[in-house]
Amino acid sequence: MARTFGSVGKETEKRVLKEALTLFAHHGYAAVSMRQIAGQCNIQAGALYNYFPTKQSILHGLMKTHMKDLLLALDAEPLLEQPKAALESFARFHIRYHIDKPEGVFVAYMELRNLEPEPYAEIMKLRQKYERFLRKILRDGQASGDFKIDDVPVTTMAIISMMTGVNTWFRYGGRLGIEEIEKIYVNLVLSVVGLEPVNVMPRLEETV
Amino acid sequence: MARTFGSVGKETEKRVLKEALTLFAHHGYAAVSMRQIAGQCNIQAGALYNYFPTKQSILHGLMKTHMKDLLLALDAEPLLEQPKAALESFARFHIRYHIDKPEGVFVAYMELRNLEPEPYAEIMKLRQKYERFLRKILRDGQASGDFKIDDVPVTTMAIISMMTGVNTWFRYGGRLGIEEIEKIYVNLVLSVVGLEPVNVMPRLEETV
DNA sequence: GTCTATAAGACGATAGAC
DNA sequence: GTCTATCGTCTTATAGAC
Repeated sequence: MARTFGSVGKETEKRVLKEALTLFAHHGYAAVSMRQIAGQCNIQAGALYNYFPTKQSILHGLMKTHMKDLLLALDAEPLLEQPKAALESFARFHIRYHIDKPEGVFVAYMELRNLEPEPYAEIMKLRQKYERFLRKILRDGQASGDFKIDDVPVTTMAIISMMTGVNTWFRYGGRLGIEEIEKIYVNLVLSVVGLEPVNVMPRLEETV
Repeated sequence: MARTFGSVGKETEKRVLKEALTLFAHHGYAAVSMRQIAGQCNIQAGALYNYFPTKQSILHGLMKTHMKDLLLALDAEPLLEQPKAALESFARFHIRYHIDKPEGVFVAYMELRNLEPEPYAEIMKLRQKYERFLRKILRDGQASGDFKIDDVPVTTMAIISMMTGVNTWFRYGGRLGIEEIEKIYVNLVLSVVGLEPVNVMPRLEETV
């Protein structure tokens, strides 16, 4: 074979994004150097610039991909009319997605302040689109009388904060599995809008 | 006067901590340089080392002060026996304190990963002490039958995440004042443990 | 597409004058 | 206690060989 088929470059680019995501999630964007990223990819720092013009563009790319993927996955979910069913479905989706992609979630939230103004505005728009989805569910449920909500915008942020917080403590192999956590959070979210839990949980051994 | 009375040094040290806190909260510890901190204090970078042996020690000092102050303020709150009253009081305290000290809260949470192992362990112990306080309230309320809770540890983290999230969106001069936000969050927290809101909120004009 | 080498400057931290 | 000056190292990004 005279030349390399199957672009090696695309493979490297994906590898760079993967390793950068892990490094940014663990140490923070500002604390990670281009040399470190290159080292994790087994290439030299200079080679990174074949794919990304600046370090900032790596961060921006990661955050944009994360938010776009999140919104695409949300779009792929079945759209439910009934407010309680819609809220339950959204809660399940959010918990599952956030447990599934902890590094992306972490970076997309923690590194907002390291984005330059234009990328920042773009990512914030995507975030707001996601928040609007929940806000609409809450507004519909409030209008239909299904939910008891004092203030829809605040409750929207509260629910998202509560659920996203799962990433700060969840680790695989702990006391609870994903299915159990999903159930617990769904009930927490339903409680927040004044609804009864969907089913009773088995009582588990706990320690303070 | 032959010599300076009233230690100028202590003033400078306080100023350094104040400016460093603001800078760390806005740009992140790793993205802020000693020269920047010194610049905000109108001194030269070398002078910082009269007060702090390393940059890391500034961060550690800020986080330790924040957590100690938080726990001291919590200790100063009246201790209520009745689970519902205790939970309501804790929720009010948390919201008020977190709205009051947004920079400290932000740094204490976001910069954990930039702490070296020993300071990290110390700060985590203080965090856990705070979390245990809420966990005890929830456990008491569950035991007495006042609260309906699936899982106390998860609910503890969920409530703290939900409430701390107020810092991501609250700005003075917005649609809601602190008193209103406090009320809304108290009701959210009570709902989470299966209790009725303490009183009905006035319906406010909102936008999607 | 990846390498080596390097430019141009910022970094944390220190030394010594005053 | 603060200054200026500096050490040694690290940084992002580029240039040019292969």
